[in-house]
Amino acid sequence: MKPKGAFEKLKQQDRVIRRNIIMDSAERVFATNPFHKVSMRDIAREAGIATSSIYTYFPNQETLFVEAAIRDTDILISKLREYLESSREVQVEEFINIFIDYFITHDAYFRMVSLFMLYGSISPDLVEKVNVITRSLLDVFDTLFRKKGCTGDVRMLSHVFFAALGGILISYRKYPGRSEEEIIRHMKRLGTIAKEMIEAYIRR
Amino acid sequence: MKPKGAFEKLKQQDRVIRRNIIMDSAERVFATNPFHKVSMRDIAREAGIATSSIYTYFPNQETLFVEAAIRDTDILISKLREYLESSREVQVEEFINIFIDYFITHDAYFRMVSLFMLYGSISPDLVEKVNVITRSLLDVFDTLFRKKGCTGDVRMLSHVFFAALGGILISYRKYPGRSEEEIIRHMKRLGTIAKEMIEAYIRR
DNA sequence: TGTACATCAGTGAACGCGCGTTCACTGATGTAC
DNA sequence: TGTACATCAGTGAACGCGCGTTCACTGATGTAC
Repeated sequence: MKPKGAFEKLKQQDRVIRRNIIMDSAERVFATNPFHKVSMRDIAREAGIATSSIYTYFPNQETLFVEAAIRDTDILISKLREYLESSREVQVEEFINIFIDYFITHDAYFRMVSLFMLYGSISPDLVEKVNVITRSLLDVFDTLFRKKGCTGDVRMLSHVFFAALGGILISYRKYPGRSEEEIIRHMKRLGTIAKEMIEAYIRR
Repeated sequence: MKPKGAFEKLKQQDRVIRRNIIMDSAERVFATNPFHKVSMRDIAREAGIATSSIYTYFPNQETLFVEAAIRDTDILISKLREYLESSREVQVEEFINIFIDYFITHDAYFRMVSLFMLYGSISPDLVEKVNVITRSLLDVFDTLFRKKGCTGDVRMLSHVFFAALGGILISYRKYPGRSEEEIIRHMKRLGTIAKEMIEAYIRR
């Protein structure tokens, strides 16, 4: 074994940076191509490296995609947590806005996640990672409902609300014949209605 | 032009039947393979014909998939309409059950539709067909809410409810480590909560 | 009834293409003495 | 300081494969006379 000095540490940091560059490139390609036209060659071109170099950082394509999705979920969770902790009076509507905005501005991420949900058979060693991050995300929803004075089976509420927001995103993302602004406005309006339903249900 | 007698009619009926056989085969392949492993060769093998024969009935793969999805949506709409018309006292819960059951028992159909929503760039001549059928489906939701004594902006309610059910389906379809029965039970429980939210909102 | 011709669903082989991944190799950098 | 060697990120070409689609052709069936 080698000594794990500062050099070794720097090297590892480099590795993380390079992995991030590749994941960024993957998302840019995902954002501009239909999923079946996203290839390792395209990703490498976008990153400015040889196709084979990707395999220095990721064992295969699936791992690259899943790890990119996990990374983005981490960021989303941070944003939501930050809002819940920083704000004095938490607003469900603002929470929804942060959630929807993140997916709209990270369309590639949204498409990756949706594909995993549809496909549903990622390799076993990745499944556990995905489960952990999914639970963390649902935990954030739990916190929201607790802050709004909810007691009892909060988790089920989180499931429904998470699913509803995801459904709104996937159902109206490509509303034919509408501009992007109109679509976003429509999604947020639906989000507001969903919020009012939740609140009516809580107050019930 | 040829005379359009009984013979001609029979031929056309044959054509419809054959098209349906191919669409059925496509769905069976879709149901057992991840989407990127669904090929024209697999579909042909499933149907017991030569790959090239598919092109006698469908101009290309995309049209085959979209037309299969449209056909299934038609059937779903019929089932929902039938319930709304036949039942004396319409139950939202039963409506949800019919909706969820249909997608669970037609997983291939669900995956096709989800893919179109994700992909979002089917060819222009198919878009209009899809729009028409989507509106019809939302109309059925409208009817449900009207029957439950709703007035005003029913359409937005339909959008939210449709999205929520779709979101539940896509989010929990592949709940890791759960049996199919558990998953269905979970989905229906979430559907029930969604129903209670809607009703709390209406009564508000 | 028999014969020549037309139609057309269905076929099998082939075309051209792009994919994920592998691998022997390069060349810059660090290490040992 | 100089030299020989080790390491390893990065490369370009290739492998094997499966895809959607096309097309000249077959052969069963219907039509005309």
